[in-house]
Order: sequence, then structure tokens, then C-alpha cells
Amino acid sequence: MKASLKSISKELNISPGTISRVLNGKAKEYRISEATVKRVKAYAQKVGYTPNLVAKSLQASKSFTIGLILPDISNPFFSTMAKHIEQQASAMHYSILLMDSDEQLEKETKALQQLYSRKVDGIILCPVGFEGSHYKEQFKDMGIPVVFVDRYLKGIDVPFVSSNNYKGAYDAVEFLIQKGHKIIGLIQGDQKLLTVNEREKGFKKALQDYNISFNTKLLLGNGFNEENGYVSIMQLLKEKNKPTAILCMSNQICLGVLKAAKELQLNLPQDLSIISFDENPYAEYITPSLTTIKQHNDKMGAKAFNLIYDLIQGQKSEDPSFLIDTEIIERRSIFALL
Amino acid sequence: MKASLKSISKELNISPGTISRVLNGKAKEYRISEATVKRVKAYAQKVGYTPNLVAKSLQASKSFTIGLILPDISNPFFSTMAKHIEQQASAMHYSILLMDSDEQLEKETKALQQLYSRKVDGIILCPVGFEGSHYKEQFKDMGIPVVFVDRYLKGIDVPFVSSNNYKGAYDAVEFLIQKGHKIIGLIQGDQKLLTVNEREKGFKKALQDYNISFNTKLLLGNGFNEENGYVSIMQLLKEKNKPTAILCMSNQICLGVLKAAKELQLNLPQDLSIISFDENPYAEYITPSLTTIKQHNDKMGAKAFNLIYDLIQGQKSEDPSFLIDTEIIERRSIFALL
DNA sequence: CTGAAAGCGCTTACAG
DNA sequence: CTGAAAGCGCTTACAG
Repeated sequence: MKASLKSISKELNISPGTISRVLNGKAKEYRISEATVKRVKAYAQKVGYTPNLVAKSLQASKSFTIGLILPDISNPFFSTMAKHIEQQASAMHYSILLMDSDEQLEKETKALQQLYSRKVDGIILCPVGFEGSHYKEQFKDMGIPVVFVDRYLKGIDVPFVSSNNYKGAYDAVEFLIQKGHKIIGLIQGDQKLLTVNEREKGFKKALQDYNISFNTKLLLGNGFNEENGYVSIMQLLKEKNKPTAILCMSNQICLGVLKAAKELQLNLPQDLSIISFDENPYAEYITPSLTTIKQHNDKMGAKAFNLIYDLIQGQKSEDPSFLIDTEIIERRSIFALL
Repeated sequence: MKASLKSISKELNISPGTISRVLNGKAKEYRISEATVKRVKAYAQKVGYTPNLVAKSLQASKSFTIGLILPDISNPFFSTMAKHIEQQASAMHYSILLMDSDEQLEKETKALQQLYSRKVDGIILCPVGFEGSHYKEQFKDMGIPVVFVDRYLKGIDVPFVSSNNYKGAYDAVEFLIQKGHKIIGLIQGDQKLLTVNEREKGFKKALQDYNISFNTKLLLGNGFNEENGYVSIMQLLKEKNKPTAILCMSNQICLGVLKAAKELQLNLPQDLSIISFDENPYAEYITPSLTTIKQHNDKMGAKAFNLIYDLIQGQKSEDPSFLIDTEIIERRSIFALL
């Protein structure tokens, strides 16, 4: 059945070592005779020999596997990243061990332990937690390189790839302002997240640069989910000085806003202009078609793999972290007040 | 650093075998003294011993890993399945090696080889190919149980989980007919796919049951992608007897139809009623909101894992394949002609 | 040019 | 109650 070096060895009367050398293309290096090389290759071919990677991994202390932990693989935002990570990985003969933390720290911790136990060569993690110290603790004596993707943390020195969230929000607000909006609401994701903080900063800075005074009440919400979008916009619309435009920090938040708008029978975009983080294939067909801030998570994924790959090879770049610019996809959900 | 049975053995002056037995909860079975048990456990705890799973896998010829090959992990349809597969798997202490075949047979073949090489305990595959014989060939002497998910094939005896595509299409057409539609178009996915054939059968059967004659020209298309949706609907609308309603075989096809409708400035749903396979979170906010045929891919994923799990345990159920009913989510994209 | 041996970190049948 | 040994399938330093 499944051939091993041993079984081939027996059949051919050649030592496993020699066979291993031939099959690993080290025939020259070891000056193995043409004759044996031919015999070995022919026979291996014939029986369809495939090396046992777990044996190889054990002896090499290297598994050619990288672990990927994502908060929600069913979310296209993450699955797109996963796809591009996998693509890069398989091109470099790496395989991906995928784990879904489901936004739960507990599951993430278990996943991390699994990956450690399985001796992955590196880990790409979109962290669910908020404290650098928490991860510092976990990564200590794990001896496996880690890279953060999308989300990252203060207080821990781990390379990361993320969108340029600051600039993304800044650009969005500037865009709104140029359309004549002055009262702009912001519905945030989890405020403990650095990415959220960055967006908030970008939001405020844009207002400031255009001399628009900032109203704390227009900035609320605390979660990347539909529920938060719904509740927040309902709240916002009750303000005496209610916003003419709203910036949503995620596609899910936007869904909540759309839900509320529908319920309230708002006339979009006249009653409310919307711009939202995260592009999606339906944006064009929603009424009004949605202006979005596209994150290039294909690039983020690919870059994340490159980072971890370099780390595995022992190449530590001096500035190992990357911010990838977002892009505004203009459609018709922003009403021009000018 | 990283503790091993050996290092603990040295430190404690207890043989690796005994330590292994203690740490694997076989102390009673081997009647190991309370004293040693305590010492071992305490020390293992202290140094944070974690078993090396690759060593364990090698010796047990069992990796507690299952391979998952999907045609496009970035598609929410598949990533939702992936999430639920992973969820089930991790609950049973299995890990998932994820591969994206990108709808390419060549990549799929490589992925399969990788998984074989990595000695996964089982494989969940959504096949990209069309011929049972092709897979029969590949699975031969692989010695690893395989289960198909979503797509399956004739001419090969592999358990599968899929939607009840026949019934899904039948129900959709019946639904349309009950709204008064008699001229109904169907835009198909890849016609080599059994799932597509099943839907076609369901489509035809419904027409037949309601005594509506079937017009070959209203049935076209050959791919689960936007382009096909676009081209096909354009074609359909040129018919003298053009359809009043259209059934799309996938979310992507539907996107193509929406694109065409927008270009043609059709007045939906009066000018054209639409029902489409695959639910999506934006369906509610498209104009008109989209009536969809929801596939329960959460259940499909979970079931697929259960199937492979049973197979791994050596339990072969007599009828190992499952069809999961779809569900119509009614919205406003179907115009009532009655 | 090629083989025998050791070792990667585990587990388990065999002794005692 | 516990240890020594063999073996899972590989690779590579050491000999010759």
C-alpha cells in the first residue's frame, strides 16, 4: 500500500537514507550514482510515493503550517483575507490551520494552544482581546512568530498589517464635508479597539481641519454589529441637532442603519446621507446605492502572509508593520447639500 | 524551555513512559502510585507542558486533523459552511486544514495531495470536477475517508451533504406560479453540476405539475457567476415571449441580473420578478427587496463534519447522504400578476 | 557512492 | 507500580 522509505528500501535493497537523499534532490550533493537515482525515482514514481509530512515535521521541527485565527470566518471581510492568505501560503508550500475564535477570548486562547501543540511555524492572528499584556503573557516562551492582521494592540511588540484607519475615516469625513455636510454622526465599533480609536481620531481631525466644531453627542456606538448600528442611529436621530450625514464603521453597523431608515421610512439620501466602511457586492443595488470605504483585505491578507513568512525565515524587517490605504467607492448615498 | 516527556523525565527521575501514562489519564489503569501522579502533574503544570501533537500523530497514525477544500472561501456561501465545520470540529478536538481550490481542478488536485501527505484523518470536499471517475482514481489507495459537501457526483460512492436542490427549485417555481407567473426563465449554474441538474428537474417538474408548457429558450446560462447572470438575462429579455419572472441559481447570478436591470432601467418587480438561490444580509435593502431561496449551509457544514467524523470512527451509516431543505424568504421582488 | 545509526517526541506491549 | 525498548517515518552527521 502506502509506500514509505522503508518499504521502498526493502524492495530495492537500497538504504532508506539513500532513497531519502535521491527523492529530496540531493543526489548530486551526495554523488549518488546515476543508476541508483534512476532506479529509486522510477520505483517511487511507480508506487506513487508521497512523503509523510508529519514524520518530516517531527524530525525537522518545522511543519510548513501556519495557524490562522479569525474572529468570524463567515464574515466576508475576514473570509476574503483568509482566501488571500491561503493563496500566498499554498504558493509557498505552506498549509493553513484555520480557527474561528467567534469573537470570544476563551476560544481564541484554546486555538492558540492548539496551534502551539501542533507546532505551526507561525501564527496570523486577528486578536479578539484588548490588552497587549494578555498576549504578551501568552506568546511568552511559545517560541512561535506571530503577526496581527486587521486589529492590533498597544503594549506588545508584534508586527501587524491593518488598514490605514485614521486616513480612511479622515477621507470619508472630508468627502462628506465637501458635499456640504457639517453635522456628521459617527457610529463606532468596539471602542476598546485601536482601529476604532484611529478612525475616531481621523474623524475628529477632519472636522477640526475644516473648522467644524465637534459635538460629542454625534459620536456613539460600541460594537461592529447590526444591533449597535440600529440603536445608535435611532439615538442620533433624536438629537435636536441631528446629523445630516453618518459614517458607519462597518458593513454590519450600516445594515443596522439601513434597517432603522427603512422602519422610519426615511427618504435617503435627502433625509440622511450614509458612508460606511467595507465594500460589498450589493452596495450598487441598495437604494440609494451605497458609498463605501473599501478596505483592501486582499492586500492585507497577502501582506500578512509575507510578514509571517519573513519572520519564519528569520528576517526581521526594521519597521515590520503596515498600514494599507482604504479607498472611497462613490455611489449615491450622499446627498449634496451645496 | 518547551518541556518534553524527556526533559520532565530527567528532572523528576521518572521514565517518560510513566509520565506519558499519568498525563494521559491512565494512572489508574496502570496503577501508578498517588505520589508519582502528584509529582508528575504538579511539575507538568508548573513548566506548562503541552504535548507535541506532531509526535503524537506520527506514532498514532492519526492527526486529529481534517482537510477542508472549498472552491472559494471568500464567498459567504462557503465561508459560512466553513465556520460551522470548524465549530463542530474544534468541539471534537479536531483541527481544520483549509485549502481554497479557486474553482480550479489543478489546485484541487494539489490540495488533495497535500492533505494526503499531511495524513489528515478525513477530508471534506466541495468538488470542482465533474467526473466521478476522476475522483475515484484520486481517492483510490489514499485510505482517507472523504465526504462531499454542497456538490456531489455520479459514478462514485462518496457520502455527501447538499441542499435539496430539486425541491428548492420546485418550490420556487411553484411560488412564482401561485403569484400568477407563467413565463418563467431559469438562469443556470454550471450545467455539468449535478446540483444544477437537480434544480433544472425541479423547475421543469413544477411547470409540468401546473400544466405550463416548457419553453427551452427560457432556460439558459452556464455558470455560478455574475457575468453569466448578466449575459443570460440580456438574452432572455430579447425573446419575443420574454419571461415575467426569473429564477437565479445563485447570488452571483442574481447580481448579474440586477446589473442588467439597472442598465436597462427596468422597473422592478413590475417589469421582471426575481427569485434567487442564496440568502444574503443585504437582500432586505435592495430595491425591490429580494425574495430568496435560503440554503441552510450552517446545517450543511455541521452535518458534513458529523459525517466525516462518523466515518473516521469507522461507523458507516447505511444511507450516508443528506439533502437539507431550502427555505423561501419572501420579500418584494415578485410581482403578483393575479 | 552508500549504509548504519541516532534522533525528532511520543506511546505501549513487554517485563519485572 | 514502573522502566527499558521498540517503533511511528523521516533526515543527516558520521563512516567507510
